[in-house]
Parts: sequence; C-alpha cells; structure tokens
Amino acid sequence: MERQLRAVLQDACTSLNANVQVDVIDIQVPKEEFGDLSTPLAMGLAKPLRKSPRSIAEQIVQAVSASPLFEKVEIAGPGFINFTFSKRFLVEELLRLIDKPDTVLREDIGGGKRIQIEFVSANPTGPLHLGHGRGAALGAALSNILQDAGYSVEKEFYINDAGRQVRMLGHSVYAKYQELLGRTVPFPEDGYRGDYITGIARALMAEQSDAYVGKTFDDVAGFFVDFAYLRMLDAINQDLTDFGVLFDSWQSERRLYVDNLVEQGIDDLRQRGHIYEQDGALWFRSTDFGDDKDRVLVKQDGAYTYFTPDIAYHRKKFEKGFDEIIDIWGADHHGYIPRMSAAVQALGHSKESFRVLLVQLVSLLKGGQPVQMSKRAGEFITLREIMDEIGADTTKFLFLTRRSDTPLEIDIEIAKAQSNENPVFYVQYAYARINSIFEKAREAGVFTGESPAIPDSIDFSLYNEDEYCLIRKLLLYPMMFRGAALAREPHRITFYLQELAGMFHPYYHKYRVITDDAPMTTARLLLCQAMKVVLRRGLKMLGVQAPERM
RNA sequence: GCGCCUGUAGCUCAGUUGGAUAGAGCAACUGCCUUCUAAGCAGUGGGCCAGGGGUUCGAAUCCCUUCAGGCGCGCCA
Repeated sequence: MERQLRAVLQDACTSLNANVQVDVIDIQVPKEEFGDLSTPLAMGLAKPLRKSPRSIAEQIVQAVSASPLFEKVEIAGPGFINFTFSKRFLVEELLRLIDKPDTVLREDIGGGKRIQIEFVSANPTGPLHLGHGRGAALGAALSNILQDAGYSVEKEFYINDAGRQVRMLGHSVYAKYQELLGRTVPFPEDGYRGDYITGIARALMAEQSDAYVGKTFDDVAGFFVDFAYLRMLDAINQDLTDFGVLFDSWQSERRLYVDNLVEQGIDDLRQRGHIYEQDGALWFRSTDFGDDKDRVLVKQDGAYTYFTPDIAYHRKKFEKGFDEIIDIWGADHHGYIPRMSAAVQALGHSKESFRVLLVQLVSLLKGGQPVQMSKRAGEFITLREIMDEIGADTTKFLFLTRRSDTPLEIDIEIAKAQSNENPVFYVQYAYARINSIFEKAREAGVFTGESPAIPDSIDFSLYNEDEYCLIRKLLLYPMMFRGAALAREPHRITFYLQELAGMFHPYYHKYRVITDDAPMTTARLLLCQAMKVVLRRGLKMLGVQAPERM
C-alpha cells in the first residue's frame, strides 16, 4: 500500500520538477476519518519550490488524479494530502498478500548487506538471568526481522573465557570442592556463591573423586577453571536452546589471544597512529574519536585492560566482512559505548557501521508485589525459572512488549493468567480461532486442504466497512515492518500484532464467517487467511509460536 | 561534579524519527454464553505530554533551563 503510494508520489514530484527521493517522502497513517494514508509532502516542498503548500498540494492531487489506486484524494489542513484507496485496489492487494506472502511481507532494505548481531554474551560464571533473557529475545527477534528486511544476518555469542571472572568461578568451585571433601579452605572474596557452584563441585567430584584434594588453587587452577566454565557454558546453551534462541557463531575470548589477534589489534592501531606511551602504560587516543578521555590498553604491569581484547574482537568482526555490527548490551554498560565506538572508527570503519542497543533491567512482580533479587548473595531469578513458570513463548513476547532501553516489569500472576490481561494469549488466540474456523469450514466441505483456494478476483462489494478496516490494517504490515527494521525495534511488531488481534476478535463476534451464502463465505475465509498469514509472520519475527489450537 | 537514559490517563506503556482534535491495554462501572473457542465481545469515564523558555507554517518529538528518578563515570571486569 505504502509502496504503491510512494511510486505514484515520486512520479508526481517529477512532473512538478521537484527533486525528491522516494524513500524520504514522509508517509503516515492518519486518523481514520482522513483516509488511509497521508503525506505532508506539499508542506515540505513549499520552501524549495517557493510556492504555498496548498497550491503544491493541488498540483500533486492533479498529477495523481488519474491513478486507479485511489477512491479519493483530498487536501486538508495546512496542506496534508489524504489518500483513500479504492476498494478494488485493496482487494487486489489482499489477494496478492495471500498469494505471495513472502513477497508482500518482506521489504528489501538491506540489499544483501551482511550484518552481525552479538547478544547475550553472558559471562559463563552463572546461569542466565532475566536481563540476559531479554537480550536473547531482542537479538533473536532483530535477527529475524533483519533477515526479512533483506540482510544476511549472523548471530554471535561472545564467550568471556579469559578474564578474572572465569578464574573466580574456578576458584569458587575449587573451594566448594575442598569443602565437600572435608578440607575447608577460605572461600575467595567476591567468589560466586550460588547453589550451582555446589552442583559443579559435585559433578567434578563425581568425575575426579578426590584427585585434587589438598592441592593449592594455583596448582590446579587451569583444570578447575576449564571444568567449571565449560559446564556453565553448556547450561547456558541449554537454556538458550530451550528458549528457542540459537546462535550461528560462538567466539571465544581466549581464542583471540591464541590467534594473536589482541596484539595485532594494538599493532593495527599503532600503524594508524592512535597509540602512545605514557607513565609506563600504552594508551589509545580515543579522544580523537569522541571519547572523553584516552584509554589504557596495556597497564604498567604489562597486563591488558578489559578493553584491549574487546578491540581485537570488534576488529575481527569487521575482518569477517560484515558491513554493520550490532552489539546488544546491558544498559549499565552504556558508558562503554564511546570508547568502543572510538576504537571501531580508529580502525577505519564508519561510525554508523557500529551500533549498540541497550537492554534495561527486568524486574519481577508477583501479584503486584516486587520479587526480591540480589545477585550479590547469589540469589537471582533465572531465565530458566521464568521459562518453567510461564513458558518460553510468553516470556519472549513479554520481553518484546517494551522498547528495550526502558525498564520492564513482569507480573508472574498476569503472565500465567490465560486471559485478556495477557497480551500473548490474546494474539495467539486470534490465530487459533482462525484455525478453528478453517476446521469448521473443512468439515462443512467449504474447502479442502490447508487453506481456501485463491480466486483471480472477488467481488469487492462483498466486504463491508468493518472488513475494509481489517484489510487496511493487514496491508499496513509492510509499512510497520519497514519502520521496525530501520529503527531496529522489534517491539513495534508486538504492538502491531496486539492491535491486529484487537480488531479481529470483535470482528469474529460481530460476523459469522461460514454461512449459507457461498460467495460471502469465501470472501470472509480469504480475509481470515490473510489475517492468519500476517499473524503467523509477525509472531515468527518475535520468535513466538503460532498455535493451531489452544 | 560530569555524561547518558527516563518523566505521556489511577497503573503499565505506544506515539510511525517535526504533522491534523495525543492513543492502546489493564484497573473501575454496565451489559452479553442455543450460534465458527466467553482464553472472548459491546459500552462508559479518564490528560497542563514533569515545569518554564526558545526554534517554525506546525513540537509529546528538536535546542536551552529547572525539577524528579535510574544508570555510568578505574591502568576493574
């Protein structure tokens, strides 16, 4: 719908000698009484053309008046042009949507460009918690969306297997292991204290018995660290798999060292003239690229800072040939963005090719009361717990009901309540209902097979005004989708689906699809089919199941 | 102290990147089950878009400022 309008407007602009690019023409959905789509184009052209908005609007209207797309084109207010599409056009588009959903519901804005999304990347030092889950849902949804938007997408998980954190994990397990074998050693300060530490220690005991008892941690650190973090990583991978989030690539931090990429990263920056020495440390002049202060890469004691392997890591991403890199981080890391962005630019990549999406905290309520969470004490709600409690689909959907950079509250009672308070069920139920209708139609012999047959045309007077509202909403999917893809905002799809379901349920109650009137029944079944196709596509983008039955 | 984010209906949030009289859902009240699933539907009320100033044809949206809340500001990771 939007696409066709854009093309028509482009032609109109050309005929006015106005130099306007198609994709910058602002097209919006106005209030219903104004029409189907609307553009303030004439207002924008007023200045360059040095004419009044209304007279430009009149010329545009003149130029498009011959198009069979519209039933009505009107100028309103200060110079808006409102378009009402013809019924014939809407019905033709509806049939095209059913016939070729893959063409209609995708927008090629990526042009095959390669894009990598890195997300979750939780330290393998403990189970995934809710924040990780939100990041996982966002990353997976975004990757689905960008794929439908014509990008080639890779999903990557970065494994922090080299730093102090995994060492601390190993140490914690070591202490627990000794304790289980009756050799209590001091538990490391800032060690990990969750029950899962005991679990790993027991597993290690089961495999190695008392082989390490009495040894110092420094003697056996390598073994304990590896055993513990690999086990943690397995658990994380299992959680993600059960959550329905799969990665294409797992990048190990250690591997960066093994492949000498950390050193190469520094050399690269040095050759480009962004490195200097001061006070016995090696610095990166990140202030040349918008950071507030320069950053140390190699400390006085010769060790790398946390930042250094990260530079190597991002350098590698680009070396793999990606045109754009998206990182999804917890919002508490936002202060880290300027230096990472500086590093990317210093390595010769555009500022726009690197983008960080922030994910805010998720807090849990139970019947309106906050559920206590304290990571320090090792007590936090895990992704696993919430999945077990309310299901992976509901969890994903709820994680995507807000913009990712605003805090999210989830009330378990509501999430479990399978009622209209729960938006997931509301949307899924619309889908299940349509299947239920199809089931009945098949029983009644109205059609056979998966879905109703698509005719070459339908008498468009069969549809009433309520139905045209639904059709318009369905045909707006591509425009909504385009916005979601460009802004990298999956929540727009969630909202759209809620609106769509919110239109379908009333329709279902007001009208009967299967009646004695055969042409009418067919027309309505086709509308339901379109609804089904769009609901399924939208849910697929979110990574949520479209249940045939509920 | 500096920086980033947030502030929209009683509550939770959208607001199509500057457009028309600012929208949903929940909660509240009133109705609706012989009929394709009541896991649903119909109807009603609800606003100084935190406050102030500016930019322009036009601001919830952009700029300045004040207030309130959150987060971040290491040769930590």
